[in-house]
Amino acid sequence: MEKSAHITLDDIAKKIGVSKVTVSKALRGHPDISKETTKLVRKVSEELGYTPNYMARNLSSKRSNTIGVVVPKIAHFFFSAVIESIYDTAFHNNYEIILTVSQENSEREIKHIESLLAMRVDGLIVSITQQTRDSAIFDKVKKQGIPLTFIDRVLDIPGTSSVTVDDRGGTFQAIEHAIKHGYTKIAHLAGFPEINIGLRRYQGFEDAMKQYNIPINSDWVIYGGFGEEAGYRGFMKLYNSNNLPEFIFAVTYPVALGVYAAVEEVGLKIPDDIDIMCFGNSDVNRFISPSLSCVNQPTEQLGKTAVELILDQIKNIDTFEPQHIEIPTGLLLRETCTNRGNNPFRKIISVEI
Amino acid sequence: MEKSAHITLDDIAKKIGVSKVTVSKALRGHPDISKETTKLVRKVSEELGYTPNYMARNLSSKRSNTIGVVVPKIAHFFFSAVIESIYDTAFHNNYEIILTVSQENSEREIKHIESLLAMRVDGLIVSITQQTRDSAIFDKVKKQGIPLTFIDRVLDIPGTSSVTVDDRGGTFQAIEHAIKHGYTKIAHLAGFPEINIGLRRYQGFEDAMKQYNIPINSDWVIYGGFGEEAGYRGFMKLYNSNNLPEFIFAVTYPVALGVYAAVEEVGLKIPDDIDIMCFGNSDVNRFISPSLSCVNQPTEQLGKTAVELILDQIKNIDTFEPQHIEIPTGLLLRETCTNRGNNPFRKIISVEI
DNA sequence: GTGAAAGCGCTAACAG
DNA sequence: CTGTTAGCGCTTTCAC
Repeated sequence: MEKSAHITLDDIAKKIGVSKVTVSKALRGHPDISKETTKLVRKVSEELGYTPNYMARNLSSKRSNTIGVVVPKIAHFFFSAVIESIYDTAFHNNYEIILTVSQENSEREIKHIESLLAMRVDGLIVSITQQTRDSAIFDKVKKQGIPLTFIDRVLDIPGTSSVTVDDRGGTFQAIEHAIKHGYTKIAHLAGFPEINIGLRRYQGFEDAMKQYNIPINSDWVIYGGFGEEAGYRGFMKLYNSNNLPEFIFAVTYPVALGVYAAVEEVGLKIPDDIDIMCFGNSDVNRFISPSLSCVNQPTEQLGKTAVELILDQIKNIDTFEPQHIEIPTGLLLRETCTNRGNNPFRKIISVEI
Repeated sequence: MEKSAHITLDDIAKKIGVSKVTVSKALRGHPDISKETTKLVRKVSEELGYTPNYMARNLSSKRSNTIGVVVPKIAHFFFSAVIESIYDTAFHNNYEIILTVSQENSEREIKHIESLLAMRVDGLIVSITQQTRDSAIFDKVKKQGIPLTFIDRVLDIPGTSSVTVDDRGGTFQAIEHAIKHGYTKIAHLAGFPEINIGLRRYQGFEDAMKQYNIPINSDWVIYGGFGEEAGYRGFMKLYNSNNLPEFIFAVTYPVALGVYAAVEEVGLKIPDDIDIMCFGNSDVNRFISPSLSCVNQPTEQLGKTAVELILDQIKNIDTFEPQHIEIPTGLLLRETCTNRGNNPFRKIISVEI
């Protein structure tokens, strides 16, 4: 008797005196098997502490009931919220998720996708790294016939689906709001134009400025990244030029936080001396002072849609047509870029530990 | 020719004219096989776009090279940071992680663990939900001989390991710091005493008060939860009692944020009217105003240690002795509970999008 | 209703 | 160095 001898179908079968096929069918509720037998099988397998072996099951059935997910980061409000939604949706559909994290490293991304393929996931959801340029690995995925849906960070590969946020429209809304708030001297800390979100958010900015006939001051469009540092340096550049705009639109919330730090450092005040909004919400936005108005990304919908899309494709592998879904955004107005001293939006919402 | 016919060892073997065993060995770099054959095999399998089938591999080798992880939440600074560290460490050790999220729901937790067992993970790392009381599922894990390590949220089960933060010592440090800062009227918003972190942090508070001979005012020890709401209500209770303490120690950072909101609402100022620290860092802490001093949890070390522990046990399954490792904490001093107006700790640190 | 046979793709032992 | 033989535990025909 081995220490950790796993119970198998055969063990149960022998104990009852039927064949393992019967047990297998009974456990899966196959209509072939009589109610009584099924009941007995269930009871005995419970007693024996039977745990099915998915490896074996998947090997013979050629399906894994599993979706592979690749994201660049996890310790970030946007991604962790999306991932939570992915897990939730998968759970309700009786699918397993295998999550991998590329750490913004494209080599790692490739390795993870390779692993996921080797695990024979039924479908793949991926949000690419900032450095991903080569699409060879995704061609491999396609060649193996594994459904692929991109989420937020997208590569344009025929035959794949995508779920994105309406970056352009969302940014347009924000800039429009600022303009209607009375601002015309508007700066944009814009990330990098090579990254799709950077480009699209810039386009939204441009759209709005054009529509309202406000000339874009090229000194006020500053590239440099998506992190706090970029925000800090971006603001300092504006400050040192002695030609400060009235309003800054930050491409991400970390960029906005960098601006907050810089503004405080030089002794100015938000929103009196310089006002600001950004793309993307986080729990920080609500609690910094003044609380930060932003374009809200519907993270829950993003994750849910991606999973539903991939499940649809898995289940209708032959007829499925790739889709590109763009989720609309909304504005989340708080203390910046509003006239509210005491902001009604700044409510207490429960956050678990 | 099927659409997505996966390439198998046999396909490669036939193409070259060797047996599939040779191919299998060559691919795994087995010393049996000659350099030339290995090279050839590698080349051909590359050409054919071979992807190994882990299901089959694991089934026959009885190992999965996979660690299962169960956490209660993911969209939370502490957990997402720990998870990132778990992934990182596993990656460097050539192990896969299968992450599941229980959403603080113990039924879901059980289902996930069952799935992970069925996937035949080589080991399990779990952080239990707030409602987990029943240990039956963990007994099952033990019975199947799967190494189990708890992380942060622990159940006391013989034969399992744990990695925790020194909640008690960390809290002691914080309270001691407050006392040395001159405070004697000290309150504690303490979560729930039934949850291990709640209890241990309270004990640390008690330790410090006793050591410095400061009587504990029972009106100033307030239970109610670990979220923002609890902080909000807790402060309001203190405020309405007309006997405000000088300092509050919050059991988590969301609790502290709730206090911030409440303090602002009643028109008081932190740290002048009431000072505060909390257990646990987050990116919020640094950016709220005033920035929030806290007990720092070494998330990276936590994750790393847990993985190393479980790998140790996997590799030395017969000789391994369960360990209980407590990671020491440190104080992260910022603007609250210090004399710094302009806080040197409040630096710009890069945060990716 | 039930079961025998075959095989999923791979690896482990052993033989040559 | 290479290959043969035997499964891993399960599901899928297809016959009874």
